[in-house]
Amino acid sequence: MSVENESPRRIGRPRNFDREETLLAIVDVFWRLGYNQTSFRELEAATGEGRQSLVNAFGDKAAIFEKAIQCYIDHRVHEVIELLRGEGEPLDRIAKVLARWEADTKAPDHRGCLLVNTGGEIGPKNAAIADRMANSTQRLVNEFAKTYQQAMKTGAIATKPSAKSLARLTVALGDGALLQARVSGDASAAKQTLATLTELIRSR
Amino acid sequence: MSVENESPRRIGRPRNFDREETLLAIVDVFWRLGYNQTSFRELEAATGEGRQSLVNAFGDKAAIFEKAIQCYIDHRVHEVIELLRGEGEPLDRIAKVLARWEADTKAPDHRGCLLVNTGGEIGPKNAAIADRMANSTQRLVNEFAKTYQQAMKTGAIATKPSAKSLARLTVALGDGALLQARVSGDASAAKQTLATLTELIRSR
DNA sequence: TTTGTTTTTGAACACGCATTCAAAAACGAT
DNA sequence: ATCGTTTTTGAATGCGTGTTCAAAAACAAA
Repeated sequence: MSVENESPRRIGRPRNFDREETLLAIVDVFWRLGYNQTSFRELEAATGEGRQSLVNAFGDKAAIFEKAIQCYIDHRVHEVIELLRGEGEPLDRIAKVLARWEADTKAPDHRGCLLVNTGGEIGPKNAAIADRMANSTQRLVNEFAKTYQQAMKTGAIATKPSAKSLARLTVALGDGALLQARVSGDASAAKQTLATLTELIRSR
Repeated sequence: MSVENESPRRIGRPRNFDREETLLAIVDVFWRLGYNQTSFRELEAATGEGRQSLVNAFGDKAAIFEKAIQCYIDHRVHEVIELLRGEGEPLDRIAKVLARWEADTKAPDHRGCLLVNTGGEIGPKNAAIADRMANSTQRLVNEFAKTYQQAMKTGAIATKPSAKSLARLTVALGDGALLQARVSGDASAAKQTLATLTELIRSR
């Protein structure tokens, strides 16, 4: 593997903003407003950079959105996976994820989940986006399935609904809860919904 | 109550299209494309009417969308409620609803559920829309809760997760399944997800 | 027929948008 | 200092959009 980080001294005028930091600000805008309602005006305001700089750094609007989605996945989805692979009892790790989702439902600006929102808005229209989203849910389902499998081995839960089935159920339920939180903002309902899942799974 | 349907002979040039039928076509467009991606061009194409006629009959774009949402609710949500209030064992009636949702996930054009899609796209931006959606889910939850209550009385299911909790879980899961069906189009996954719910509830 | 009212038709309008261009600015290399 | 390259700045452009206008058409009433 060649040395890429040796000295990133590039030719020409240097960029006067941090790429990752700016991308996070962009993610935030799309998260709150959605794809269609987000214009370059808001991206400029949120990042503090001119539109040409954004285009130069990330591409046109569709490309910017793609990179924002990828950035979101790299942060949020990875976080969840790390929680599931962390320490403690399997069911406790799952509870941590549910607690995190529940925290997201309490966001003051009703942002919900960027992937959920995008799924409703874009749907299958943009194949590149749809693939990334399907891939993300797939990875989440697989990771949940592993964790449920571990819980079954310890005897914490029954083996009757298969681990994969429980995993799919969990992810779908998280999507639904985050969606409802976006539209209604009733965090308590979402909290109880997620709590019901653990109750339903644990008491068997 | 005064007679309103006596003779609807109104003055002026009569409309040459059926209001309800046209509205259903409009619903279909918003369902597939979403609010922002739907332009008057597509509405004209789908209805076969000029835009001025549509505006004259339903109002501007926002008003048209509101009426479309209401029309969707009047048809779809009412259908579900009627299924829950129908004949047969409580759990069988719920199974009928899940089967209907499952059928929606098999739609060839990945339309999913209009309310779910709209929730992701509009979110809390449009208060009128958000209220109608929150109201719909509320009504669905209440109706499911009643049905679960009946199932508890017959001893078909345990009483530990409360009827309302199960109802919330069911609706949220339906939302999640329909959302995933829209983006991925993997109907079998949605089918198994919904099947897992019944399995989880029934076997206790 | 004439009048009054409503719908239809077709176009025009104004606005926001993403995209694009051209010149200036900031850096390393020569 | 000059050149080559890249970013920044600011504006212009073209297109699609929702809205609106004005005349014609279709009907009931007088």
